Amino acid sequence: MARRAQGTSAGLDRERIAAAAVALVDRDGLERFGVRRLAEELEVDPMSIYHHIKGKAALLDAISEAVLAEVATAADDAQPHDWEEIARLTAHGYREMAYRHPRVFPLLATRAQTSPVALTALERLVTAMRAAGLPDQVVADAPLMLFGFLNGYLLAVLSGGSGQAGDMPAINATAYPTMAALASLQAGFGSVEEFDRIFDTVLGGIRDQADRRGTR
Amino acid sequence: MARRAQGTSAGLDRERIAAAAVALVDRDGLERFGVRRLAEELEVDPMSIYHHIKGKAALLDAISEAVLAEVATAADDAQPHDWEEIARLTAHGYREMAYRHPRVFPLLATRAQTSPVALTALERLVTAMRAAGLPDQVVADAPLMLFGFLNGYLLAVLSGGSGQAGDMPAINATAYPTMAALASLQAGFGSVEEFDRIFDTVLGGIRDQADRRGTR
DNA sequence: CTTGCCAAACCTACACCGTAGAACTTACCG
DNA sequence: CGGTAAGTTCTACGGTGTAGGTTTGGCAAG
Repeated sequence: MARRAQGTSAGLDRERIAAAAVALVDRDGLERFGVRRLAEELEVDPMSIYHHIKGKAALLDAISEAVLAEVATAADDAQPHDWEEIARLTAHGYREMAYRHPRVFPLLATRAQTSPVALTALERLVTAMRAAGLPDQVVADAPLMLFGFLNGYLLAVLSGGSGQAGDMPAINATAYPTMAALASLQAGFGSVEEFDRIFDTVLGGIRDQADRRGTR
Repeated sequence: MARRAQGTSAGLDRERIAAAAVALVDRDGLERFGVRRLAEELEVDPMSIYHHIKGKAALLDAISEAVLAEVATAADDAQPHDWEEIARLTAHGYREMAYRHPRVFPLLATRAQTSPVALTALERLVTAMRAAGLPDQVVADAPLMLFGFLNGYLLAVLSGGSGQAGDMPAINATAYPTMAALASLQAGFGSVEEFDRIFDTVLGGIRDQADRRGTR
């Protein structure tokens, strides 16, 4: 481990630290992540990191911020005004980020998201829904509903398998006959098709609720 | 800390350990939880715990198992056959457990649930849905959809506030005008009314999808 | 050119953590 | 009475986050 003399610059900054941290969590997982290991990766003394980020909690914040930024830039390509299309695009971007960083994702799902990038995405969606004439209460509930589902679903899908698609826990057929009978229909566990199917059902719930309440 | 002589029984068993662990996490949070602190609470040497539970990971498993068991016993009171009623009852029981143990809940949402108590609840729901004539694919998707939503939603609601209801993060009005305009409609953040409203919307999605696909 | 200051990096040290391994005491069974 | 298994404690090791102090180089003012 090549240590440099005190006082000489190591070129550290918040961005470089966050990028290395994301890579480290991707490789070794959240459990094994720590300040010392990150420092070793950066070829730097552990305490150097604390001059840019004030503690481990802030380090985890920086990690979630970094991966969230990825999905934002990916969703900026197209700018549709149809709210369902916005929702689907955002959801797909979010899902792809989750699959790119499966071991980072629990961090995102656990922490409240109040960063500008998250709020901007929500604002866009909510504005489009309102412009489409959806009832205000339905629009107001949408963020919690959609991202609640996305976080929970992705958490389940990512922690369930080895990363390889298509492996369910393999349930006991005699104890749970109905579940077993449906097993073949759950074959594509974690696939895009499954995601589209279920996310569409959630969107359908919003549509349905809007119809039931009238168009504002 | 009253230590007993070696060899004398401390009356430890998996159940008592799990109960104490749940209480400790409820009080101090997951971050501060550890084998040594739990041992102190039980007035026992840390290593004694390892004769009943093989490691910290297994300890966390025992914790989630214990809180999951609470919701099961609560849902056994009524036995309706209407699938929507089953879903609502289960969801409410699950929600109440989450509010009883807000600092334990992230453990449940993060770990894949393959325990018998979880599978039994799913089997009941899925059987009722099938009996009602819902299309198999919709039924097969329901567990992932419903518990995905429940986990994500509850995670968001529980980590968002101080535990007191009604406090949203307080967003910037000029940067996010639409969000700000809807703020008053998000007043009951974390309330039962909000939960019922959103969960109903999700159920509506399933109903809608079933109609669209025909009744099997 | 000198001086002083400060940001960035390092070093040391502390309290705490999970847990492997061995020693000890007791209860029970033959 | 001897043996064995279970439950508890003791000791120790390598790891962690981080508080506090020290060193160094670069830059701006005089």
